[in-house]
Amino acid sequence: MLKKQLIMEKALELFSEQGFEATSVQQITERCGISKGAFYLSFKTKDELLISMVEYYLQQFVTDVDQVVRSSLSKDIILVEFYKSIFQAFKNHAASARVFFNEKVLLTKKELFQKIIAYDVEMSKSIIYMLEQLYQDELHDTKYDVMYCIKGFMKSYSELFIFSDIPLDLDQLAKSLAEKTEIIARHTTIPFITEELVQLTAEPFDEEVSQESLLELIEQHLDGLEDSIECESLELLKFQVENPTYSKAILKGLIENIRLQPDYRWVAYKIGKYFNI
Amino acid sequence: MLKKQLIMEKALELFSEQGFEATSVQQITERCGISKGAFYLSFKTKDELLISMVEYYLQQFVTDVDQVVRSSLSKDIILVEFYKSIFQAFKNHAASARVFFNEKVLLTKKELFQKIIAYDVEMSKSIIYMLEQLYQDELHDTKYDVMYCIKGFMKSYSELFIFSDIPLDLDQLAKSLAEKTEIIARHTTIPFITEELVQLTAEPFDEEVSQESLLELIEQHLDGLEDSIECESLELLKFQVENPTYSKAILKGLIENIRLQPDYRWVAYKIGKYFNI
DNA sequence: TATACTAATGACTAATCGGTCATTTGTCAA
DNA sequence: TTGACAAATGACCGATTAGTCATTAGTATA
Repeated sequence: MLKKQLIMEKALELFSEQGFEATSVQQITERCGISKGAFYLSFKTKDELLISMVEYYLQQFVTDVDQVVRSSLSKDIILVEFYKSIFQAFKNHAASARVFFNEKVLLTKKELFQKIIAYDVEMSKSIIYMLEQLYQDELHDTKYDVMYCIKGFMKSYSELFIFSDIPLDLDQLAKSLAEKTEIIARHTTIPFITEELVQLTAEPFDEEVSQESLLELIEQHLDGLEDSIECESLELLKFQVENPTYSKAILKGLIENIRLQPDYRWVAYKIGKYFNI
Repeated sequence: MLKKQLIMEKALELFSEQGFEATSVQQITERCGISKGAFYLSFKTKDELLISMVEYYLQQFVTDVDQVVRSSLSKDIILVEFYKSIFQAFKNHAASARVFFNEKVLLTKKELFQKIIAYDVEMSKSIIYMLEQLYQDELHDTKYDVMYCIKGFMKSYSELFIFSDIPLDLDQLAKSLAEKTEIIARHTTIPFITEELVQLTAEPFDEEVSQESLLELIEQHLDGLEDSIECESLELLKFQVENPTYSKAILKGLIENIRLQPDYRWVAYKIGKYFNI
């Protein structure tokens, strides 16, 4: 699978420079130093490459966010850490951010549009979870508005990273946005985004993690795993998905084992969702 | 010039559906019911069409925003009216919003990238002007942060119009965002966006209105104008640009005459900027 | 060394692209 | 009706594209 990685990385560079449609398969293979035929051994079509890239890079982003949100950080620093990790990701992966947050083609291909919205829904859910932890019942009807504001802050301030490379103080930025979020959360009285509205926009894309699809995902990841703690953990989890017997503590432990492997954070994230952990 | 309009409209539909690169000139001419040759009578290249469209649609948006901001509405409703007009525009021109706020290709062509950033800078200036009117000296170091927040609200909430067609209560939305803006403006204590930072990101694109370029712009618009009050006003203004003698009141009046003509709002906007009105 | 297998190549194809231009059509005044 | 001019056409061109496949290179086993 190293070849796939190489192609995705070089393609990301080119898409970020020229856009998807304007980049030819030829250019990608040239930058990779491989032949055109070799490309089609890894991906059936150019579109399949794009889909794989969307999955790979957005999964990274979503798990990044979720990890901070679910961490056991104290309430007074969690917002700061949330923003810090978001903008750290924007800084480190400016290229993928440029492609996946601005490339319109993604939205014209139905299959991709659905995927991207689905990842956005996942991220929204993480943010809502964070707000619920932070403010308990203090926010009731303004919860979703605060979530929209947070996403707005992200969109607006991320331009600083995407369109220029001015050195910025991430700590200061995170503190500043955490304060703004706090202010909005504490003082907003006129809500606009209702739960119904969120469901209306998210519903078609908010897919439950089905047992079947999860088993398939696990199967895929088992293939690439050699005998190890991670492999054993994943196999145990597979049986647990089919027939749950272990306690939540054990399940969570097994999931954490998986999460240590960088390429397995997504399957860990999905299993966690399945068991409501 | 009717042909140009037709092509731009149909092209906008197609770009909004498929993206720029994925749309062929053939498709555009088919939808217009004209031949391929006829297309090239109106536009020298496909790129020139795109540039014209960017100018046309973004000029509309910028003048919309500026008109509200410079209106003599009372302070307590100006924010609400500002948001209302913004989202009214998003609602009415969802197609162009889809293209010009999401199409990445625009950003890969240097000439267009500069143009788009330049329009963004114009809009930022309008927002800053509004904030200065509203809060005078109460905001000093947080002015630019509030501006970034407003742009973030716009980006985040505009998705409701761009990606779905759920009927929404614009008044309620505008009130809700006006309150959020007010809250941010009143309570923010930790700024991040400094004046230097704004200048760093905007400077290369923040072009002064030069006498020369303004005269050229006026000349272009005079061509398409028949004998009328508007025509006379524009000619008088042309002489005033070369040799100012009238008072500000007269100049403003003449500019307002021009602004009544829909296609002349941009030249009115530019002349206003030139005379600092 | 011989065999069997996979991985990798790049010349090739059919299709489509943006753009051109010789030709036709339409519209005037004379 | 004629002739002069502009508007509009679409067949055509060279260039480029995504994708294919017969062939070769590399490697492991026997």
